Amino acid sequence: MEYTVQKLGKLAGVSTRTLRYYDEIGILKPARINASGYRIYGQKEVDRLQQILFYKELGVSLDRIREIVTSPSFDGAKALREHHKKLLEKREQLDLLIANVEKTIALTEGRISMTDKEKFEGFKQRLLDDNEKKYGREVREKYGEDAVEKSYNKIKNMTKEEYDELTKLSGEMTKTLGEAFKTGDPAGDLAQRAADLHRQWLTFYWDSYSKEAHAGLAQMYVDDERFRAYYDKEQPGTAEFLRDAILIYTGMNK
Amino acid sequence: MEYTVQKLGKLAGVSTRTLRYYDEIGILKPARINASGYRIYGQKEVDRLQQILFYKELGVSLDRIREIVTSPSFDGAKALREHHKKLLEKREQLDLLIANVEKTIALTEGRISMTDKEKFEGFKQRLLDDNEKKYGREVREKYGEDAVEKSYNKIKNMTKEEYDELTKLSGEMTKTLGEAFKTGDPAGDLAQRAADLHRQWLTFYWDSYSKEAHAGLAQMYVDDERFRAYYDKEQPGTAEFLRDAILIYTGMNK
DNA sequence: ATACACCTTTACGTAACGTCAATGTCAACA
DNA sequence: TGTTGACATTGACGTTACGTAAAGGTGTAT
Repeated sequence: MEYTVQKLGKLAGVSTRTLRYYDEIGILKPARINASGYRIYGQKEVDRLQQILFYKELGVSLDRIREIVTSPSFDGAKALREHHKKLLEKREQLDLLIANVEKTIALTEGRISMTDKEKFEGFKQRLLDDNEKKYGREVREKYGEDAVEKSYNKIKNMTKEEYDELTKLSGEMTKTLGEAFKTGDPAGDLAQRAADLHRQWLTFYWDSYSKEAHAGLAQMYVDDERFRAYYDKEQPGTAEFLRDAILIYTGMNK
Repeated sequence: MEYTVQKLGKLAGVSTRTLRYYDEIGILKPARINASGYRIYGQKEVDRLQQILFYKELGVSLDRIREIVTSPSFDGAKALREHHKKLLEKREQLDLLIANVEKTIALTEGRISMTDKEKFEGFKQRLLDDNEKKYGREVREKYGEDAVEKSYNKIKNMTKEEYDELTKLSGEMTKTLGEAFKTGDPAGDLAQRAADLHRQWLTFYWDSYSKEAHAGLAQMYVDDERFRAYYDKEQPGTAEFLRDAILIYTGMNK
């Protein structure tokens, strides 16, 4: 089957301008140009347009789409399976948003109360997405899919009060750690207090606490530049100091 | 609770630029400006931003959003119920798209075959939306929610072959009707043939056919300017002529 | 006193098309 | 056969919803 711009446009539900634009930027070139200069599209182009629209639906930029579909290693079948997964994720987010609207309706009816933070549940996907872009993949690969998933969900579902407490805890921990670092003694009172605050903070993210995991995380803070950079920002050496304090706190220091 | 641009931005997951822009175009003005010119947002603004983001999620332009939320008759609670409905619709469309991806995967595995038309199932929402914008609401109000819903679904699920046949049928009908009109006789052979083609065309959209409904639709063609304009486009009076032919065809003309 | 993270306005940049304008092509009808 | 009307073409400028500097004021902690 062969299509002109208009025919293909109607088939796929896009404008002729869009098809010309896609030609212009090189993501969908017609199979051939006929004698009068008309764009003629064939089977391969139909399938490619379908792929392009899938990516668009997922919010991928045309620039990225070009990189993807023009790549010689592009595997259409594999891409489809990824689309499928992403769409399921999108549906989950939509469900969250729907739940939020229902909650807000209940709010206006005075049945429940809702914090400001809760009011924006479900819109945050983009923020999480960005995080995901930066670190998500690596962290997932390194520390396991499940843990990341769970901690994201936990953050998403926190109330404002919980969130405030978490922020406060985090602040206290950082402050105590900074002071403890100056004493130079990871076994001292201040350092052990910091380690305890760290444990409290951790339990916000983790379902179950274990000394082993806590100590493992502490070691990670030293091994992973990102985390180390964060803790060493004010005073270099803080990451190692925290690790030592936690190893003592958990009794894993032998 | 009071918020500066950054605080509110973090809360809602939008940039500070976005908040300034919303101020600039007048869809979300701060509650007050403090002594140093800082934007300070309060409770009302938080709720309004939530509404704005709901509308944005549904793809409404900021221009429309302004019209909506600044309208003195704006009813937040009612808007929320509409959001809820729209989001459910969006989920349905997403499900359609997911089904399509699954189908396409099966296609690449050679398990089934798929027409070009089917390949774009689920992307068409926008087209349907546009139609909806133009006529949807009025038609729904006049001729019942269910019928419209069903005919949309039928179109969405048609195969290419069915669609082609439908288009062909529609063309034949128009042509025959045009010729019949020139004879001036709604009881004549040509006119009755046009009425029969019209019935065939109708059964593509309707689950069950009845003479009464057919005759009723014919009358509607005359009463509703939109339909009349369509049929009268080439030759004024065609809508009435078609109605008469159908009344005779169905035997409802006495 | 200086750093630093906030805030401000002004202004130009960008993505993905929409929307003319000016012109060429092709099948159908008078 | 000429004309009409629906198609196609290439510019080229407009639009939406911000992103991204630039240049500068504010607040508070060290």
